[in-house]
Amino acid sequence: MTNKEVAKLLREVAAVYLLKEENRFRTIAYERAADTIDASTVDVEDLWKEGKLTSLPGVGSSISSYLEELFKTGEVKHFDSVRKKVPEAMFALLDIPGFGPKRALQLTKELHITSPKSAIDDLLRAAGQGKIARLAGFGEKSQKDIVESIQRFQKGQLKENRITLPVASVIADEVGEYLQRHRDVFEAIPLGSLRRQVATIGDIDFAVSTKNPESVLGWFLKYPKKQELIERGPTGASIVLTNGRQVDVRVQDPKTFGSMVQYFTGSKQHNIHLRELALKQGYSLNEYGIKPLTKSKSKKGYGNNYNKKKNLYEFQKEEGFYRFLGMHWIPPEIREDRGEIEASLANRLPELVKMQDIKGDLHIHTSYDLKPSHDLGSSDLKEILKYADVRKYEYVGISDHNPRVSEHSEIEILSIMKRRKSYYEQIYSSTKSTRVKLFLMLEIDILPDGKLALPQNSFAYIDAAIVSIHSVFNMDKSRMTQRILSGLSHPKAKILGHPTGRLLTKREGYDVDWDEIFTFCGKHNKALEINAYPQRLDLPDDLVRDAIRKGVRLVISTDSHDVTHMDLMRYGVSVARRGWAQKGDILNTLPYNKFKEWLIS
DNA sequence: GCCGTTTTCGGCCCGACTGTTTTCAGTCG
Repeated sequence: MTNKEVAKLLREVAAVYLLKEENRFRTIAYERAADTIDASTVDVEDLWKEGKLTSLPGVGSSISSYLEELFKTGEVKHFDSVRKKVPEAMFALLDIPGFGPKRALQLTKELHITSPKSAIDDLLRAAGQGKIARLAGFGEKSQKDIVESIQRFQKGQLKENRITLPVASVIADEVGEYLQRHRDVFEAIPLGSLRRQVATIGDIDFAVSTKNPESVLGWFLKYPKKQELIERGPTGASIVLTNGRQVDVRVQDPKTFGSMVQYFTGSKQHNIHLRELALKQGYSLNEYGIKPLTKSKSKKGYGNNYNKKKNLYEFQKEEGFYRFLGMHWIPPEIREDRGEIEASLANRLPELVKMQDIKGDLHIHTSYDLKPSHDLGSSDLKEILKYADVRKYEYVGISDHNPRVSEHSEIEILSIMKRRKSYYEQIYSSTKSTRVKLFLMLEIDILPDGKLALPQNSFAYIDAAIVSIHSVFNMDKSRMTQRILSGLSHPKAKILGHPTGRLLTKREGYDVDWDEIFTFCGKHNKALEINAYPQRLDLPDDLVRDAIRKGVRLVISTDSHDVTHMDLMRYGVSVARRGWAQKGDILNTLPYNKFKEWLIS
């Protein structure tokens, strides 16, 4: 059962509780648990198997025992009986944006919609006959809105409604550039999941600092790639682009910009926790600033300005906002309510790894044709060295795929590997201008039986190897784990490439016992890769954090198949930062000699 | 139903927008 399915089930239970006016905090609790599970990149069913369900924030003894029943038997008796209290067709409508439990229930009841399968079509038909507009609480406008909302939803479903971080970043850069062209815009920065650098992004949110919101919003609505307007108010607007992406813009005066940036960066759970904390200190938080619950408070020297009329402390920058609450500024990447607030209060925030710390890229495919098992790159070594030089790297690792084993004899592979080595050595020595050092590596398939797809005598021609899974992804957990451990056991296998094998928005990762992998890597000095390739971003951030906690070290690489891909490094760094990685956790922050010592040992 | 640097009981985040309303309910982020 996928996380999405589990989350949906919990949301349905929450919806019924809401309708039946149960304790409203119980409803909130179910919604919160659903949110956490939805956002978790670890499979919740796996967490259950490991007995760690309650480690998820919002999942306590009660929900975890229901989930246990769910995973064991495929159903939860209590949930079933709760769901039966309302017409089943209602749940089909909850997926549509703009539909909450109350409207969904009212519509299914009053329009006599009974089949979950045809519920959405039935609703569309009723709208076409003008039946919705006649219901209490509805009108012509809401009937029209419902039809449009359903159409957008159906279109979005076909398309896949989240995109990868790198894709979203490109769109956001364009929008940001456009917004900046307006002369009243002081600052325009992406917020929300984009600012937190989450691996997949839904909507793209922007904050704009300006003293002329009216004009700036007008400019935004004239964005050339706008397809339709969703809404517009005095403080913001939302549009859909021609590529189907929704972009939300919020405008605010520079003097309260810091609070807004903080507020809309989120995450939701981070902000909720922050507001609870503030309440205990006697303050209420909102996107305009910090409001004392009593009028007598007076606090100065936090980069704030006290607005007497509104009884509100205003902040130009986020730093002051956090400092006011007795905290250090928290990097957006870790604002997920996973302990960062406590760490900040205790002055124990990690010093997260930075782009400038990276000294080399170890996973680069070249155009040299060694009859590889998978795709070739499109750039040659000279281009790569030149680009690495521009990036001020000290070293690069060339990691082509291994030669195809099915089509070559061991002797042929040996000669291919020999030729490759001398070819690269010749190119490298003829590139006198470069300071960049070279590692001759290879990305080797771990075959289903755990063997590496390179004959033993060929290993003499490489410095070290990245080993990866590229076939037969559906093995059961223990066999897959053994397969990986067996591949990693070779003395020259130093790095596990794209460890989970996930392809964002396309394919889940394979089933692996991470504890076992982490323990092995820690003991034998192997590294896990954070692969920065847009569809991978693999190891995922939460596993990065688990790995680090277990003392495992990591390498951030781009898996470049073209010299321009080397620019993707920053996304790998983002993943590492989201996993609380510090410089010392990432091996390719080491200078050349130290790194070489680890790689060739 | 969850949770804990005041708590194992007694609390539990905040505002904007929309449509249908004459003062609010529902939904969203």
